[in-house]
Amino acid sequence: MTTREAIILKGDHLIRDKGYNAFSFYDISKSLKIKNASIHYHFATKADLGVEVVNQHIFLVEQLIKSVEGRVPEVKLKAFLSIYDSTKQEERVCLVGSLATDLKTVEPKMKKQLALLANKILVWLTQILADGKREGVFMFRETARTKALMIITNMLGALQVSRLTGSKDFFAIREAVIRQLKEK
Amino acid sequence: MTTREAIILKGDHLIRDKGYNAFSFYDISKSLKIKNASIHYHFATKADLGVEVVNQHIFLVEQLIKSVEGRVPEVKLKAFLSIYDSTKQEERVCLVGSLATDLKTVEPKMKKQLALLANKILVWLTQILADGKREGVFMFRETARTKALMIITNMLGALQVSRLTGSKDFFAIREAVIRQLKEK
DNA sequence: ATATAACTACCTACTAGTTGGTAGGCAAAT
DNA sequence: ATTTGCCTACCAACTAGTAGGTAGTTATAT
Repeated sequence: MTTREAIILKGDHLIRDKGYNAFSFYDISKSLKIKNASIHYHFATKADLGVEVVNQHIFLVEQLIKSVEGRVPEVKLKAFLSIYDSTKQEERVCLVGSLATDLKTVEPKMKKQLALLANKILVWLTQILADGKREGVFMFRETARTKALMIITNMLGALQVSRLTGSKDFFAIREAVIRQLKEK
Repeated sequence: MTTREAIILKGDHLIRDKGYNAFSFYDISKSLKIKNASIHYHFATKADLGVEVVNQHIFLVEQLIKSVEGRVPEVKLKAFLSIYDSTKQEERVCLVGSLATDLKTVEPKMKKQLALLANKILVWLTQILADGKREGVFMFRETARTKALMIITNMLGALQVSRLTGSKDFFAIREAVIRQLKEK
C-alpha cells in the first residue's frame, strides 16, 4: 500500500470513528509515523483528503455493485447489507451518517461527492428491491425507492443507535429488515 | 430566558447544526454577545455544557411523555413523530444521531446521559407500540422493541439522509412509517 | 556512458489563528 | 458582607497550512 492510500484509509477510519471535525493531520501523522507536512504533500488541504475518502467509498461501492451483477436479488441484498455488517464489526458508523452530521462544516465539493455516494447506494438498492418484487422474492407495499430509503436509514441508524443501546439491537434491526421483505 | 438557558439552547442548536466538535465557545459568545469567560462561569468545561444540553433533551422528552399520558396510542405516536418534524423544520439532525457519531470523543458522563436519553425514547415508543397492538390500532410482526428501534432509526436516519437526497425523502419515510403500522 | 534536469516522497522548522480554560476585577443585587 | 454574573486580559496547547531543504529515482541530452 502506498503512503497516499494509507493516508486515505486512516482518514476514512478516523472520520467514521470520531467524526470529520474531531480528527487532525496530527492523528494521521502519529499513526503512520510520517510528518504533518508529508500529508500536505499528498493532500493540499484537509478538504482534499476528505473528498478522496468519499471517492474511495464511491469506488468500493461501484466495485461491490459489479461483483454481484447478474446475481439474484437476494445475493445483491446480502452484498448491500455486508457494507453495514463490516462497519458494525469495526464499531464505526457509516460515512454518509458521519458526514451528514458535519455537513454544514464541510466544503461544497465534499458535500457534492457525498450526495453522489448516497444516491448511488439508494439507486442500487431501489433497483434490487424492484427486481426482487417483480420476481416475487421480496414483498413490500411502498414504492421501491421509499422502501430502499427505509432500509438504508434502518442500517445507518442501527450503527449509530446501537453504539448507545447495545450491539444486539443492530442485529435485531438487520434481521427484521430481511424478514419484512420475505413475509408481508 | 436566563443567560444560562440561552447558552444551553445555543449549544443545542450548534450541536445539531454542525456537530459537537465543530462548535466552539466563541460561536456561542459571538451569538449571545457575551464573552468566552462568561460561558465558563456558567459551565466549567465544554463537557459540562454538553451534559446539560443532553439533560435538557431528557427533560423535554419527559415533558412530552407527560403531556400525552392517558391518550390513545395514535396521539402518542404523533407526539413522538413531532420531535423529528420540528427538527426537520429547523434543518437540523437529532441529538442522539449527532452525538452518536462523535461518541468516541465525548466525556463518559455525556455518553451516559445520552444513553439515558436514547433509552427513554426507546422505552416510550416500545410501550406506545405494544399498547397500540394490544388495542388493535397498530399492526406489526416484530417485537415491540425491535419495531420501535426500526421507527427510531428510520426517523433519525431520515433527518440525516434527506440532507443529501432532498427533503421529500424525509416525508416519504415519515408517511411510510405511519402507513406500515396501520395496514400490515 | 554520463551529466543534467525534473520529479517523488519525505523532512525540519515555522506561522497565524483558534481552542478550551484561567486569574483576577468590579458593579449590582441579596 | 457575600454572592451573582459578568468583564478584561491572558495562556498553553493545538490547528491547518507553508517555506525551503534533501536523498533517491527517472528521463533526457550529449
